[in-house]
Amino acid sequence: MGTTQLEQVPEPKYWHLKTVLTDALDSEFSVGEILPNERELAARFGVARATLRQALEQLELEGRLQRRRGVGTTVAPPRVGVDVGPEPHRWPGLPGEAWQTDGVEPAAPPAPVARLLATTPGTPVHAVRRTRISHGQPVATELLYLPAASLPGAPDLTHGDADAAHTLLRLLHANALEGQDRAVELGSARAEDARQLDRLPGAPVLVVTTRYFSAGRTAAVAVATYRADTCRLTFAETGPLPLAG
Amino acid sequence: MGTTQLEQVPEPKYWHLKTVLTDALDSEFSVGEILPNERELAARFGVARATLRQALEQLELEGRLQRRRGVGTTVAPPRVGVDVGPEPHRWPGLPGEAWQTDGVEPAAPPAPVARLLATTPGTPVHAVRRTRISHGQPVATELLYLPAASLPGAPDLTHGDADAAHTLLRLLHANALEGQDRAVELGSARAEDARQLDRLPGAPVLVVTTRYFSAGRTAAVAVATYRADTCRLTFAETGPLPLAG
DNA sequence: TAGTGGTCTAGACCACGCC
DNA sequence: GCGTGGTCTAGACCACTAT
Repeated sequence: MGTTQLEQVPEPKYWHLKTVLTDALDSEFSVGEILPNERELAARFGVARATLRQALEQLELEGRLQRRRGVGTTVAPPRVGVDVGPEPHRWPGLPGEAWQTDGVEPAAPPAPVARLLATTPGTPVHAVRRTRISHGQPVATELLYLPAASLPGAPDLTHGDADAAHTLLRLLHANALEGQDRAVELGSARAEDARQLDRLPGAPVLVVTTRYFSAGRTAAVAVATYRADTCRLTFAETGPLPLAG
Repeated sequence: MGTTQLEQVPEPKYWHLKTVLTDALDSEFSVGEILPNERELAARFGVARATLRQALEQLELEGRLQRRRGVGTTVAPPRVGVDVGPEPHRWPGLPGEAWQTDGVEPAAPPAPVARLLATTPGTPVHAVRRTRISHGQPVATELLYLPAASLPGAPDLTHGDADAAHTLLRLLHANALEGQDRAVELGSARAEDARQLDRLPGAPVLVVTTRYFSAGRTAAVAVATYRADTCRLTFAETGPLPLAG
């Protein structure tokens, strides 16, 4: 960074910082190690704390760092691969799943989900909340929206625990599942999801939307929210494969 | 926002701002419309420009806004769905694909890719660059890493145009494809990808890594970089499906 | 040249985890 | 209480686009 460099097109300081820190992480630090605090690092690199933070934010986004208020910044372990299908077509909530059922509540689906379910926007439906645990840490939360049309004979909308949710899921399983469908996009964690994932609101998440088809219509929609900093979503092979990796 | 509210747990200003802006976007603005500039908006809400920008950043991350230097901030159209499989297993570069082949260059695969390919880290291999266009806009760039072991009789490493790349791909197609594999994770655009995607370096992207298996090993690895702000990755149904949505 | 978003500074105070 | 990261301010200047 001396005076010998002309920097015809000066790259932003935070970008350069990121490069330097990435190299340092690769060579001088090991997983779990605590970095110097932000004020110290900023002083060491001769930049304002805000600039240093801009670099740290990107590194956290890339899963290289983990920052916790009141604690410090640590070197993150490599992202864990989380399998998200395509599984053999199965209803959610069947035994042998990676998901844990937490309960059920009435919830008005977000507009795009209401459109998929062909319900009137703003009208609450049964929403089963589930959590996915991997390596002892929650990696995803999910809201499974179940319109009344898919639950013949179901009780009125109400809050309930895991048992109540299982009762609803059994009604869902009575339908014939004809197929399913997935989409992945980037989002930011809503307050409740953030709390369950041990992150701050607005943290980047991968949103996986699954549609379940039955009787020629969308019988259920699941919106799962995965921690983007720690998760790599894997779509495993369907056919016979050699598993070379 | 008057004095009547106690705010026991005051939520951050930028978070509240984001909510207000989201509602305004839903009700008062239409796609493509230009918002007031940042200084104007900050003044209108009585916050510093940095705080306003924190809210705008999140909205851009969620695909609600589009910001361009020298131009302004506009309301973004809904994300486009981009199909990323699972397709019937096919080598990349066959006719009928959504990808356009740009050329080939020697490139040292990143460490994780080198591990998958079982090549020695730091050693360059053939890297075919491809671009995916959707609705007239580039939505993804890809580097397809081809180790020499998968290209019997290939010429030495060299830069080349689309024709040279096609020649290499034909050699690849001579192998028997046994299966493939995908993973999705969050990343930030490297300088070159950012340029091709018309974004700034560091912009959030969805990184799709595809492994191609042949003869019991990983014959090729593709690292595709999708614009996270404008893309929703869809994993279409493999089996027969009613297509109700 | 004027106006936009992008970068950067040097502070201040707050919320949280730990001792 | 102390140290950490998180939020916020009020400026300044730069890079880019359109006119």
